[in-house]
Amino acid sequence: MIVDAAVRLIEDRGTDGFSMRSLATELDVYPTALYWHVGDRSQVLGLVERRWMEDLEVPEPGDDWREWARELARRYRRAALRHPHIARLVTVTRARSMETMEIPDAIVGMLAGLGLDEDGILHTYNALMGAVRGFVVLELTLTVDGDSDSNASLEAELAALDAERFPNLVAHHATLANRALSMRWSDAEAAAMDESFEHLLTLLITGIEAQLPGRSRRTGGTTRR
Amino acid sequence: MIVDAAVRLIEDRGTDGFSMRSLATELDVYPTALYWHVGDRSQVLGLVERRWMEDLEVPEPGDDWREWARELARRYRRAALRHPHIARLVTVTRARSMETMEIPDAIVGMLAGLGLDEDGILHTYNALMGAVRGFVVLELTLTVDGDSDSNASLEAELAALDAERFPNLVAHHATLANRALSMRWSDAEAAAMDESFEHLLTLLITGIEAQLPGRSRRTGGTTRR
DNA sequence: ACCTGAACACCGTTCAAGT
DNA sequence: ACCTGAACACCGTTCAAGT
Repeated sequence: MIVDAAVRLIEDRGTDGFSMRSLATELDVYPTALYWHVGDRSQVLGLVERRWMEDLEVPEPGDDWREWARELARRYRRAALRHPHIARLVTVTRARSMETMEIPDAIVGMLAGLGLDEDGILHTYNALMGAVRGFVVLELTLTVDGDSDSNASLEAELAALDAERFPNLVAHHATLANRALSMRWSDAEAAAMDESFEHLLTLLITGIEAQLPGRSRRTGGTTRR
Repeated sequence: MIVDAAVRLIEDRGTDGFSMRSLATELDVYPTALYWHVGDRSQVLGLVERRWMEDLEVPEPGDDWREWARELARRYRRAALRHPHIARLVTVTRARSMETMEIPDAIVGMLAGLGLDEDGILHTYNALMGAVRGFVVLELTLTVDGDSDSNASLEAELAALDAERFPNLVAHHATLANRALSMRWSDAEAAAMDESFEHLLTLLITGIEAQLPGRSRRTGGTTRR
């Protein structure tokens, strides 16, 4: 129940609202009592991470790896959007997470099943994980830093951009405003990021397909540079 | 020179070593004096971000957009690896960055030049930014959280993974150990991430090529779901 | 075994006061 | 104009002491 309280605290009061002291207050106990039960702050976050990851079930393997990978990525993103503060705190403050290795294992299995060699498995795994988790964590910066007055000024600054220095941003202002990364100030257009995420998945999957063995044109891919 | 001191502090003593108070101490001044000169903490980080971004020059537009995009992404990553603590602090704690819009502008211009429609520009921009910046920020978690004893235990845990629960991670242990995201404990194999990053760029560029107008097979791309 | 209570070494920020 | 100095409301963590 201590981890329940931590989860509640982070979601309700945000990253800054969570501390060992506020958690203790929530539980009507002295801060130091927490150290006896769960150890220090990073261990509490470890428990929160596990709790959060329980939301996420690996999809049943189907006949199409593309649809399986898309569905896994969507589930990951949905779990993150359900608990944005937790997702962000856990993704950026902890590299460790040995308990939640089911997903990496499933992805590696899928990539090996495609017939990739060892280097292909490694680099495709890293590219997928980095791109998908990275996209989501950047997407969440808005939800999390929702500081309303600085957001309002961002809208104004974007509208007032110098057409000489930033010709392309000005030309496509209507397309980008409130929808492009680092140009958003409210989640009114949140649906746009759904589509951008789907687009990222399309790019990655198309790219992987082109690398699969048994293709006519063998592109150099990972060995280039 | 106040921003120089901040940059030095973050790089030398890490994210936790930087504070308004430690910065003041470094400058032999009372913490409150900083508030007169540069405002609060987030404004200091804004100055640090600008300083960091000055490292990064947009490459000259060439005849090949693929090579241009690759080179820009490489320069971004190199700048981040040069100042890992700064890159991380700035990327994850600030959505705002209206001063450093040259790069977004250049990317949007490039995408428009490819003949993409407005939706294509938006979603490809988001996919590229999210994937590239996200990959790099996840890659940096190791450099930054370099807590050596927890890293050592990660190596042991990975070696001791249960072959029943994680058959694929065990089968490909030699490939993944210390080289795959969230399975690294030292930067001894840092070169592996170079290759993974190049691979990600290959996947993204291949994917974009397949979406370009004037292709035989028009894939539904962004509208699928 | 489990919690209190005091203590240490920190934070960011505001604001009156000095020069 | 520029800085000091005190103050407020916080942190994470350790450790002796209580029951």
